[in-house]
Amino acid sequence: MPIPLIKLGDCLDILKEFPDNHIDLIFTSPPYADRRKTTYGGVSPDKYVEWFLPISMELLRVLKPDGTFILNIREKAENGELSTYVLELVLALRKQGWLWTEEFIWHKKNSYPGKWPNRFRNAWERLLQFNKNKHFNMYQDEVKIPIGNWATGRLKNLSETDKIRDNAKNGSGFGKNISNWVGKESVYPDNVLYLSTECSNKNHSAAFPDALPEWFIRLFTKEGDTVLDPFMGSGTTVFVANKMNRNAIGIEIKPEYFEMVKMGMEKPNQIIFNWS
Amino acid sequence: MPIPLIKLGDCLDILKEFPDNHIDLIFTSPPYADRRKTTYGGVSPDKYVEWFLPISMELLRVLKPDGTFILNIREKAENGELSTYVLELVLALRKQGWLWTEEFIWHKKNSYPGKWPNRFRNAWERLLQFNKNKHFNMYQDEVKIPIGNWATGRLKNLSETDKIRDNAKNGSGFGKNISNWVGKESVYPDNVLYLSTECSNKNHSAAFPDALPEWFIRLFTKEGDTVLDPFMGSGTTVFVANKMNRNAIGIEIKPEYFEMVKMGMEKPNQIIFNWS
DNA sequence: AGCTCTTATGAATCATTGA
DNA sequence: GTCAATGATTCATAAGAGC
Repeated sequence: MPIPLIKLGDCLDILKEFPDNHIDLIFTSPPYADRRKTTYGGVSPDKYVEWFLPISMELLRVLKPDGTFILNIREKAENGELSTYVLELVLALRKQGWLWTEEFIWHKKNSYPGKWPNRFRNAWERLLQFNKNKHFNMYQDEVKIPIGNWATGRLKNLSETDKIRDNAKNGSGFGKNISNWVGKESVYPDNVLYLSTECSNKNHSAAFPDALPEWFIRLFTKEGDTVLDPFMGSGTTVFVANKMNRNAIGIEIKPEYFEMVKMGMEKPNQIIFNWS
Repeated sequence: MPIPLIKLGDCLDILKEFPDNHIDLIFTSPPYADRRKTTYGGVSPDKYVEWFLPISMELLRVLKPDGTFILNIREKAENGELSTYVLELVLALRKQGWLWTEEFIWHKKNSYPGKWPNRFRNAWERLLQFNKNKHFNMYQDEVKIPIGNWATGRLKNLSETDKIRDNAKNGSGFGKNISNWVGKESVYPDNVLYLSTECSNKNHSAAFPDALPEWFIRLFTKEGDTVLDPFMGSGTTVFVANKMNRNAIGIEIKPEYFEMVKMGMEKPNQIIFNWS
């Protein structure tokens, strides 16, 4: 199994050292714009596009022609109105040469509680898909789901619980049902992912569940391919990609997170187990 | 019960006859942009914003200051890429004076099966909320939903920590006091509507289920208020609003649809039934 | 193995208060 | 005024312990 490559620093600088056309999938969740700087050093909404474009220029360069870029993002409501920086970013990325191919929705099973005078709680995020070419690699059969569990985009069998529990019991690794997925009893999913927000990396303010990168890695890469997360955070993308026998590359600007991921990698039992 | 007012003609012309500030809710699903003109006389994607803005200017005028405009729309993939006219429209509407308050997602419970080489089937649509002011009418209690099954067991036996406010450890400001929930039977929903696509009006190419306008009518209007659909189509919004004792106004440019709605209104058994 | 019960917590907003 | 900090509000899920 390949060892993940992780780098400490500003991804704009680090990316410049990378060669052209060698990444198969970029899966990332950049810091969201935030006027009130909270846990993850916010970029202000009006500077967001300007800040992101030089980075996405490098991403465009390092991505293979048939590779895919998945951007997990959601604008915030502030002072009663939604920010428009995500919309502006999509338009700007298109001008930069990206094709806006699809918008998946992550429908959060358990979103944070809350209700406000003019608003209900938010229970979804965007997963914007961009490509360099109209033809890109997509392994649709790899994300087929059993017809029995089929209830419009539900991914019950991808739940981390099942896998960990299974792993703990017999030591043979999780994924017992994966072979069942590719069978006559399975169907193709749609573009809504219905997942809970639980995640194994508790020390990051913005971690997503393993199932999220897992699904896209499965769909857009095969074993031995290379997956990049330029905003690594607590390393979910990197760990998951590694477990799935993909070459994983992560870049993180914050030393605390970088060290956390590095330490996690040094504990093999946490990151290495069988993937059938 | 008031009788719906329906008008045949281009909504841009008809709207000009309407007085200022007298609509409480505009709920509509305009014709989607489509280069290949299909059933509903398509507007081309690059002309879409230009075509829509004069209409939305009138909508802005006729809407009450505390009223709401809900726009049901979803861009189509064409030639492998998503059109950007919806994003551009949101930005343009903001410039026109609208506040972009929220984006609800309609997660379609049972969308048609289907798969393309580079794409899965689409299972969601946008419901963009716009307002004239930061303060608008919102009757949140009217759309409460039954509390989840977890509550039955959870609220039977309360531990000590359940009886006090228990703040989240991560400093996010979240906290809970479980004992406040005892006896609660309904909770506030979130901003994802998980509804099936079935609808009573089968003869229109873009009809939505009754539950969609119902939810927004319930949330943003009270009995006796006025609901407008400037792209009436098969009349779902008008029929539902009427059943809910709201004044309904519909405008339709196509004589076939107009006549269909008119005939439906003349058959009371089709529009009057129990409303749970 | 399977059930019940307990506990922890997840990219949140807005009104109010104070500087 | 304008801007920043603080308090109030609020569900559903999964892990884990116990039987």
